[in-house]
Amino acid sequence: MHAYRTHTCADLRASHAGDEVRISGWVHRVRDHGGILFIDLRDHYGMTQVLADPDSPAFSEVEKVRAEWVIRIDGVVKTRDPELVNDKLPTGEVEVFIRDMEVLGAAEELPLPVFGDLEYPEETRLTYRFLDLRREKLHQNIMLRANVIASLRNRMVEQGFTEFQTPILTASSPEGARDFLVPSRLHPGKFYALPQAPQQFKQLCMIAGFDRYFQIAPCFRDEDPRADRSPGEFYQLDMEMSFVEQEDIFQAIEPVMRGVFEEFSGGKPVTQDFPRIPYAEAMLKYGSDKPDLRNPIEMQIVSEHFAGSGFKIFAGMLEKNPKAEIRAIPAPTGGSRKFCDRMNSFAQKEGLPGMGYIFWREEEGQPAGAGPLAKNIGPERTEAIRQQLGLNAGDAAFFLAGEAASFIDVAGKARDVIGLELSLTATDRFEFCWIVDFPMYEFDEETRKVDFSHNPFSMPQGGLEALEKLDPLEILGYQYDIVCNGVELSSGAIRNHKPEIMFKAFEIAGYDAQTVEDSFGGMLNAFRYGAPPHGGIAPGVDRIVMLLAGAENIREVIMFPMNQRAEDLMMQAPAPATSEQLRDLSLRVIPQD
RNA sequence: GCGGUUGUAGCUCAGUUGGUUAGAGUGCCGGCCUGUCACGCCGGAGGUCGCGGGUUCGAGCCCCGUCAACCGCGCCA
Repeated sequence: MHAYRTHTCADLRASHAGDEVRISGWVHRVRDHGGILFIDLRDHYGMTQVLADPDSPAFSEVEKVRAEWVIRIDGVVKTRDPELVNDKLPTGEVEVFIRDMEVLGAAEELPLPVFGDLEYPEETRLTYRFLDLRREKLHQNIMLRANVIASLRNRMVEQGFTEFQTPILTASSPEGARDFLVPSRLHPGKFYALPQAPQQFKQLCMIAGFDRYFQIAPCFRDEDPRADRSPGEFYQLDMEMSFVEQEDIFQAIEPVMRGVFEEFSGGKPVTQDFPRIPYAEAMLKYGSDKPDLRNPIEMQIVSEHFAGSGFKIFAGMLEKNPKAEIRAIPAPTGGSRKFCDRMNSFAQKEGLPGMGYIFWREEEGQPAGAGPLAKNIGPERTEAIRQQLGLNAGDAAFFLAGEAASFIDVAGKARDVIGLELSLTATDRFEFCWIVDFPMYEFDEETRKVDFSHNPFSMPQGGLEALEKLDPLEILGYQYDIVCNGVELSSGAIRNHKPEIMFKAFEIAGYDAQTVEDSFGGMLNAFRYGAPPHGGIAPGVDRIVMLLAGAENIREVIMFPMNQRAEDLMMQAPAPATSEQLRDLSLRVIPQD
């Protein structure tokens, strides 16, 4: 007989009745009735009720066990009487009568109970991560993650992609985040950088002729964390392909994303054809470049109805500034003063002067606008707005005025809040879209300079000609994001593989040729020896799993995460280096304070 | 770096306007219990109310400072 088990804790069924079995696992729960004692024995696979009474030679031993001890038991499988069957357990038709027991690993009083589904403080959970991982929810999340990754791999391989490893110890890459540095022992004073993404390597992989690359790639960025952004490290499904246009990338990755979500969504519907939404349209309709399409609200420009109207604040703004506009957020079913006032104070809390509103109520069988704004502009204009927005009695609309840049963030947030508060946003589905046609450049208000808005290695739409002729802020790139339920899952681009276009693109952002040569010489050099047109994308694995697990926090889908201060409380990282280590590395620590 | 929230028993939390010996559930220890599956019943131990200072006759509660955790901003595809 096997030393520890003939079956797992999920295996036994009525058909095993009478069998002599051996199973091992953790003591999940003890129910001691004095003369009879039940234990729920748990392992990775499931749970089985085992029991002992004074007829068992092991009874006095079994009485001593406590929660989370690891034990091995030998016993006989018995079917339960019909009224004793536990239909919550797959093994609920049977139980095992204990004949012999061995304690494989005793446990002290637990700092974190495994049983039950209460919430516990992060600090405790992270310090005792191995206990937390035994708990059902987290255990399932980690298995989900593993299964999602396996599925992503299979789907990529099926499409003819090959997984290649790229270096972990490398040079600083151009992503723009702070690098993690690793001191070189052999080269005192020099440092490796951990890759922020394998960006340059995957492009070199294309230039080397491998055609279709992918990798479940670890990426490292030394930036402060957020709930959906773990400190330091994360994983991407990094992919790149040669001889492709933007549409070819979409055709390759869209079925992978759709397939994985359909496989693991638990029956929730998934977008079949991801709509392609130009960046400018997304900003106009949704106030965001990562719109939550589960929310049906679409904003509209309603400037004409306010121009020259009796609402002097808006009318004056439009007169003085040609770039100013009035943007409406329709709010179907939001037509109460209470709701409108709440949203107005939301906008104020977000730093705007406020958010004007009109709400419509039934008067003599007709929808009639109400609220101070409606009074100021009069019934005709109010009615024209209602018709443009397609609203009715019981609905409301909110208005933001000024240059779009000044209110767009709050408008986007307001759209989210309105959708949630009015239950307009469907919560039981996965709504995907592509955001396309990102601008290559943006104007940085702080430095008063034109800079890349996204990845500097993207191919500008229109190529060299566009760079030479157009206003830089008008130039679009072959850049795209995948967005799901308002979460930016990935971004990618058709790459700029021509040195002369690259130099020009960087020149516009204020980088001279020498700087470009110094920073990206390795890749630039490769472009000079026959580079194929290529492009790719890199969906974030952690965020995919978060969405599928319904997790609000990225630590719920990472096996051994760090805390908000980038510490590993279980392994005690980071930690000081010994003086020997420092000497080897030619480093000296400067004491703080 | 900045802002918000939180910090009371091993764990989850309550604690009124500042007022006697700080409570509950759970876990732990002891006792009883042969059909439970969140077993039940009885008893017990367990507290630097995050830490330091202040106001007050009196502080878990009010004030100041500080530490820690989380969330957000800055930052970051």
